[in-house]
Amino acid sequence: MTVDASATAGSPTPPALTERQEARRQRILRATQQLAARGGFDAVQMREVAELSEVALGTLYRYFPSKIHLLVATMQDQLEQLHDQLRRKPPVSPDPGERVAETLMRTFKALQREPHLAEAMMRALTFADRSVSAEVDSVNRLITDVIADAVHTGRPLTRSELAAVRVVTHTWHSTLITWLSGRASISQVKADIDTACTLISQAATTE
Amino acid sequence: MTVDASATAGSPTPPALTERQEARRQRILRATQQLAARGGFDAVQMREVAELSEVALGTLYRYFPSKIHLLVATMQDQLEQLHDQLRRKPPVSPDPGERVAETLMRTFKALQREPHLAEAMMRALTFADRSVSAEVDSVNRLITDVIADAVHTGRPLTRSELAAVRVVTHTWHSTLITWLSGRASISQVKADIDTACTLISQAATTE
DNA sequence: CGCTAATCTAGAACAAGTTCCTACTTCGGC
DNA sequence: GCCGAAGTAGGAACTTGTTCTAGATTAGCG
Repeated sequence: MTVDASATAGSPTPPALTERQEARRQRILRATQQLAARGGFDAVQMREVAELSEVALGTLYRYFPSKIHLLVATMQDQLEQLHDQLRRKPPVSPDPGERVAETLMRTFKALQREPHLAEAMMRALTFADRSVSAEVDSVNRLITDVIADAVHTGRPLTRSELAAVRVVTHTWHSTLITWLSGRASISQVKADIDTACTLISQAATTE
Repeated sequence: MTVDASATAGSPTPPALTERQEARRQRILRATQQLAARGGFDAVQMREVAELSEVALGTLYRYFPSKIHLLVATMQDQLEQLHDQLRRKPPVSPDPGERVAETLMRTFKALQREPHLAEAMMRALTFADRSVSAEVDSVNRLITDVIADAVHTGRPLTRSELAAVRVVTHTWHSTLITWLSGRASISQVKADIDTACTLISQAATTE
């Protein structure tokens, strides 16, 4: 179900890092999460990330060519963890649309635990320009995979299911942004997700 | 149908500008549109906006407290014009959902004529933080009004119609961003809008 | 082991958003 | 027409993302 991002055009598997390099990368990502969790997007300052992860500023930029790249990579990281957790405890509802809604609400609850981190990652994601499209696409694929797992009909998704999933992800992103910038309540977010998810139930039964 | 933004909590009608001040404001907005239309978000540089609109940098910041505020205000401006145009030529389909889809596609075509301007405004809109929430809300209200006009059932919208409209606006924002950052085609945008709009047809007939 | 290319560090330098300061104008009320 | 308050011009200064440079360190290889 999961798509291998490295198998896509562009970078046919990045050239394998040495141990110390992988360690640096992890230190950077950890520092980023830490700073983001404390103060959100603005608190992730490149100089501070560099200092906290004990890496020179230039090195930081070698690993992540911009602040946006850095935060989008952080999101990839988080999403992979999330996907693993969800695989261990899949949603239980009998209806596909409800399973998706359940999955997304569970994800939402996880985000609520670190709202600043969520804000930082989502701001980066929506602010990203063309130079980050590969990475943003990869994030979108991860989210789509999470949702597709929740639909879990045991067969490849139909055309109308795919269309419904697209609208659900759009709604998810946008309603999340709205919540993060304080313009919608948690129950509003839930309502929006539920509304969008009816499309999935519908596509699954109509098929 | 249109909500008066100035009648909302927060700023009970801004203190009325003198003629020269209104002229300055217009010069600023025009300069912003011009620069944005040429090179998008990055090309809107505060120093250049100030110079082009023949206003001191400090004055620019007095009128619009940040680049984001400036671009969101530009969007308000554009949306008002758009709404006027749409009122003159309302959509013609018999089905409410289709009328909404038609309206949004017409709007989309308008945006395509100035993709850089669209990019600048949308980036600002989604990047906006809490300090801009009043203005962003006002933009959302304008879009909701445009859609509500298209539903145009002759009576206030039902609860389920409102829910559907919310999902449609979410889809609209998000798919637009995806298109603007080159991760979706025009036909993809159209498909997403159509999918979301089925929710409206449904809500209108189910009611 | 010794060499070479790639990588890393430290820090200066640059770009654009934002803030601040001082002197000059304009505005509204008397 | 005059005065104090508010607004504006012009420009320096500060902040943070990004780039660049020069000199160490490291990795891979013969």
